[in-house]
Amino acid sequence: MEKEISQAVIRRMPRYYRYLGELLDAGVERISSNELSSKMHVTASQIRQDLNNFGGFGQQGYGYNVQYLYDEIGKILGLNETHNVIVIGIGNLGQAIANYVKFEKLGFRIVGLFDVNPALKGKTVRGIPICMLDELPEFVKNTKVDIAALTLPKQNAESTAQQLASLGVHAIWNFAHVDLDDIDGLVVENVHLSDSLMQLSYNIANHNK
Amino acid sequence: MEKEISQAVIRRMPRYYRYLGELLDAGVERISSNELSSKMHVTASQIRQDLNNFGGFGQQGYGYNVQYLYDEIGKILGLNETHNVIVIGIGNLGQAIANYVKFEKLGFRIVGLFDVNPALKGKTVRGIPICMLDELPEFVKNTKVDIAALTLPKQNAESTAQQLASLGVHAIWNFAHVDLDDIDGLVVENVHLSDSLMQLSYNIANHNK
DNA sequence: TAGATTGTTAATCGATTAACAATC
DNA sequence: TAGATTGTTAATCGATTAACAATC
Repeated sequence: MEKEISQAVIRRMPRYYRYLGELLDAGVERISSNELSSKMHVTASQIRQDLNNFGGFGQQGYGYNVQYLYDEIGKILGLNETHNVIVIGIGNLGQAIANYVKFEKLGFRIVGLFDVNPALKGKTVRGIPICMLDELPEFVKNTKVDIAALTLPKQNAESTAQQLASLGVHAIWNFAHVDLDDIDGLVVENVHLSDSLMQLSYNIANHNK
Repeated sequence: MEKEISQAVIRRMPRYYRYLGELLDAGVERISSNELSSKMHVTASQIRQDLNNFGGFGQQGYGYNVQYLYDEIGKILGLNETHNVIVIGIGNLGQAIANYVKFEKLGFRIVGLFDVNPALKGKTVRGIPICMLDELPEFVKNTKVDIAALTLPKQNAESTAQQLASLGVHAIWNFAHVDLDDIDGLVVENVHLSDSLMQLSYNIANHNK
């Protein structure tokens, strides 16, 4: 057990990754924490603190090599390995995720789609066939599954999460409007779209106060 | 300008709202900060502090009336007013949002859909016709628009946000993978799905450390 | 009234920012 | 070497938790 790094830090890493990717595309070779700071609207101090949680990626008097830092952050985020993803609940949101090519570029590969609606059986999304949920145990036996995206009604979310845990799928990307935090050894990332919309609503109402 | 309330607090309000809604459904009339605390896995102290940013909603020796607190948080979040929403970019994610009935229940009404792809012209989602983006100025003139959901490629996100600002639409629910924070008087809520997926990836890799 | 639980002040903890010595 | 900029320690700030008097 190494020193635990706070989720506040982790949440900022993908953002660094994105800005560094843009710098790479723009052909920028090196950057100082100060330059990056003014681009990203965070303090240079925070950038250096954040990065030094993971190691010294820069060089005094020079700054950071963009390509190197980009690659290192990618490794920190686990993007050097491919993640096999299944989507459970093939409604509109499930289909959107299955279709989102950007995830593939980051190494998240959709390997299976599941639903309970027999009408969907045999249909495909981006060439991937939709299976019935009762085929899940068999599927997991044959295919390595790293992440399950849950885009299903909240009523079924918890029991499905439990089942996934028992089948050995330990990471859940949860879009159901329920918190799945306190289950077993699951790693859960909740995306509550309506929460985010309500936060926006608050900020609209209080914008000029 | 009243005392500014931190976004950390605001982010928790929708979660309180959700738990109170569930209690209401379950027919629970009153609850103490302590009971709510154990349900939600936050400290009772934090609950009371959070709520008291907005006023005293409880009663000593009694706790909180569930219905009353639920309604008050709804008002705080601006849910007592209907918000008209347009969706710009009717790909998979745009369609998913247009179809998401839950938002309607919270008072977010989809009033218009826009895209640049002529092939979509005249098609409908949930009865709402898809318009071409160049019809946007005219549309906004005739219809009150409170929020624009941007589900379009990041290349077009910033210019579209600028245009929306100039047309008087000041709130953006941004799904494009780019930060739209520093534009004019815009209120922006960013939803970066791939950031969230990368955070999950990190937590998978570091789960057992 | 006695008991319960809030609203609020004070204490603690953690995260952010500032400063600067190390070093390329 | 001199200048630049990191890595890291110290100071500050803000958010969370604890404590308790107020009060229903």
